[in-house]
Amino acid sequence: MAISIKITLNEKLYLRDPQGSDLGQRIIKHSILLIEEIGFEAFTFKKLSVAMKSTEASVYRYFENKHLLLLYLVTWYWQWVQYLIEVATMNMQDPKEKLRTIIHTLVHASKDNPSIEYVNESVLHRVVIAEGSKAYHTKSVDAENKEGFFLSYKQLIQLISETIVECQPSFPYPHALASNLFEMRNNHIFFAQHLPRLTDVSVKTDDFEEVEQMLQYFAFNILTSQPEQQISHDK
Amino acid sequence: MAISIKITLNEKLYLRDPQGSDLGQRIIKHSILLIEEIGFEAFTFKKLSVAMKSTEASVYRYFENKHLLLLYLVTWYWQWVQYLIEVATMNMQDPKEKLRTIIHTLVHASKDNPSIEYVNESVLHRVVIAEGSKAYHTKSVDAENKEGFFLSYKQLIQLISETIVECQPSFPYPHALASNLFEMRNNHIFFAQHLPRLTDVSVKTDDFEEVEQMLQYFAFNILTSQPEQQISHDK
Amino acid sequence: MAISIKITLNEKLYLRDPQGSDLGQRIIKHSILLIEEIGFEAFTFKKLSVAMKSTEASVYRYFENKHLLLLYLVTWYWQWVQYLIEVATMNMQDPKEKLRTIIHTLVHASKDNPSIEYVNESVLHRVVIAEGSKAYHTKSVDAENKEGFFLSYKQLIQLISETIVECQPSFPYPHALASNLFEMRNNHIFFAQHLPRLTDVSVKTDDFEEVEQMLQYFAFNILTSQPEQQISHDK
Amino acid sequence: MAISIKITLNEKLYLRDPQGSDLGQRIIKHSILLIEEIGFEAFTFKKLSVAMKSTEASVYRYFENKHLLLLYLVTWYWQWVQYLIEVATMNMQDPKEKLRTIIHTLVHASKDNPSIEYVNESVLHRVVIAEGSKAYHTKSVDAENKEGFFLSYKQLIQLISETIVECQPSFPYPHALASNLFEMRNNHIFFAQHLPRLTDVSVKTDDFEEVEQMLQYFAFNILTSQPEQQISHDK
DNA sequence: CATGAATGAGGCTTCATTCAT
DNA sequence: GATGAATGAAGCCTCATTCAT
Repeated sequence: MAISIKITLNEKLYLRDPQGSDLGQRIIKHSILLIEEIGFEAFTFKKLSVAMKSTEASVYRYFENKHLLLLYLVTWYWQWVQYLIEVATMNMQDPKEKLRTIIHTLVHASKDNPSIEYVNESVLHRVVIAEGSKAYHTKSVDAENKEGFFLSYKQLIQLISETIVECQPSFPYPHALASNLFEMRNNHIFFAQHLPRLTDVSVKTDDFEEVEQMLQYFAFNILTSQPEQQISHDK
Repeated sequence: MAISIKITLNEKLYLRDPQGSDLGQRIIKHSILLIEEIGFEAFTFKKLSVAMKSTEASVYRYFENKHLLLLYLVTWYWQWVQYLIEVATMNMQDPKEKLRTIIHTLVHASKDNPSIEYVNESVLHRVVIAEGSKAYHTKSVDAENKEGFFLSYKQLIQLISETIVECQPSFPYPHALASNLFEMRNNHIFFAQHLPRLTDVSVKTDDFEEVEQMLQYFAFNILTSQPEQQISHDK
Repeated sequence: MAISIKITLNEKLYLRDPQGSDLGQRIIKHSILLIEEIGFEAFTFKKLSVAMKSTEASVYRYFENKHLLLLYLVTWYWQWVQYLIEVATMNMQDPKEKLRTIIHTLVHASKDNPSIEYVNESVLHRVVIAEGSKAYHTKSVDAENKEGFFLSYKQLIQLISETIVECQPSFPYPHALASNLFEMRNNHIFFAQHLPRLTDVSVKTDDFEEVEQMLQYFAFNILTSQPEQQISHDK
Repeated sequence: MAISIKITLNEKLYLRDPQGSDLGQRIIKHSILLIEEIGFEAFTFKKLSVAMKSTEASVYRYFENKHLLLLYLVTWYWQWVQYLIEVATMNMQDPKEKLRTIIHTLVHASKDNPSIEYVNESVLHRVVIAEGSKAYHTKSVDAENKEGFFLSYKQLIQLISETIVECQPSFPYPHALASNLFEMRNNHIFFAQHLPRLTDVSVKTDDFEEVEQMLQYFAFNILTSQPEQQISHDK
């Protein structure tokens, strides 16, 4: 495709911009493939350098450690989903239609997308589903949050929550619903594939239709319901 | 407390039953404290053995590796929560009251509980919130699932989903709602503490009242809503 | 078989006589099987204790370490071969017939034998072929030799060399020929099975006929040859 | 000496060519010395790294494990002996003279040789005598044979056996005799030093004259003898 | 800038052994 | 005498990182 998008990421995530050199792009490309293949725990810069036929030292010129590389990939993903949502909802007026489109985009991000040569979006999608939460479930989350490493995620959630508010101005938990839609997507695709008794949907290879239906159901039913009187739980 | 509960766990999780010896109990006790303190990534058997004034070799007699130890702790937690729910809902007739109680118990599991000397339930609660999902987000999930390592989680979800069905027999996603309540509890306590812009609730030290309110809101509104006509998203 | 032979071994090889208790006999039995299965390098008392459903501590009551256990087994084998030879050559007058019988016995020791319940002689035969030389190729050989640990081997060689001398009183290397026959048997069975280009014979499962023929050829041709004039190699 | 020979070894024996760097050469040098000093069983990469004032990690860059390092040294030795034999027998016509020279070279390989700075051939000679057979007496022999790890030994034996055939075209066991000469050399030097009652020769420090005489005797008498009629042993 | 080489530190695991019952 | 439990030491190996070219 002729249109090339350039995703701009927090500069502190890397030591040298991997998008700016051939070697850097190969790091991104192969780290996605390798994390998908062996899992993040087993992933090391040594194995990456072998897989991409380079050296550990070269990788270290770009990323301080494997955790920041994962955070880079996940951030890239968050930005890219936000971009996909913005494009898909452009010029839409009806907030419900927008939300419906957002949910569709969230679930099907790996398809129908403008492509960057060195990022296999489909594999990255799977990496985020399997490993994404490890990017922030860490002792360093507060320090990294101060550095703004999670801005992209927050912006994505903010974007979704704004549409939620448009749908239902009185809804009290727009951010929580937004982040929950994102997390549910990850979890229930994962559950459907590995722990099916934790969900009610099933997925076939890259067919996440049932997951989308469920998210649509959850989102719209919680927004259109007549709120129950608040329950005060008395012990 | 005089009543002592004994939690029975899948025997393949360990090499020697840690509940059956003083040393084993110390492993459980100190691993909970140490994981909470330094995070699961930095946690090693070496550090654990120093913390509990024993040796790596001794720990290895009980657990094959740190991943299985985490799985043990998390499974212990799942069983314990199930026990708490069963006790709390005993003799309840009204399914809505049951579900309300379940959610309360889920969120406040760390308090009000029968206690086992060598398990600091409150700290374990925090460990599960911060590290719990790592117990199954791993390449070995399928193999471990075959061994029945996640049965406790599935049983807990099954228990909750049964009450959901009682509340609303036509609800199409009882397991997903159940697991989502559990995961939301973890995520939104974590978000409130570390990434507040991803949620709408806040928590003070061990005061998770707002989290509970939100979960009650989500659960009951999704169950009592008049289902929207199903949306078929056309691409 | 009704006749039971009791092999008497150097008492310093063990801490407690393994032939004198059920547990000791199981140590002998399972160590032979396990060394054959995984090789002496990978063999440990831990693995042995698991295989025989006992404990490391129990094994240590009988043998100081795995090297002495190997030496015990090999010594047992040497004694047993000597016994077989003595029985087979009993009352023979013709030294050539005796030597011929000795060689046959050496090669086919694993068959045709009086049996001890807890020693699988056929497997022990294979263990000696594969691992036997490790019993003396060690830094401790001199110390152990002083303790008389290799007396059985020396006696076996002495026995053979005496028949060699009877065949050819002027033969200058009877001990060397004797030990060489023993070592050749080991090596060429091993070579035939694993490195066939180092030998000219082949063996089928437990059919060592060609090996025996070769040893007969070597022994008798070297003994009956008209010695060449001694060659002095001038540098 | 001005002429430098470069020995080319199977590349799968090592991870990085030790002959190609100073560190690699030090690994070779010190591993020979250390194995000689403490024996192969007690030899570890840790001790080696201390002895050569480097680190374990550095050694691991060159060799996967100590077994492959031993195999490397032994292979190096086999190649070097082959080279010595080729040089020593160059332009010789008389096969008997060639065989005589081969045996002399075999036994006295450690002297009279072109030297490589980082290999103490005399010590390596002793290492091969004491530990050489451990290079192939292992459970992995078949796998390693497939990788061609023993080609050098086979070629050496092939070279010797060709001269044997030239001496006596009808001799039925040329490879066995060749490998036996090599193994006898090892064994009887070892026996003379440690278990003298297993042989008839004696050696003084690096004076292996009697061993050579014996090998010459064995080789030439077996080749020049009038073969006895084949004996069929009847059971 | 990229890479090949080197290394300090530490992780994971087993071994060999002892202790207490 | 046999065993279950515990452990100090060491083995093996990889990681993350730096250095020199």
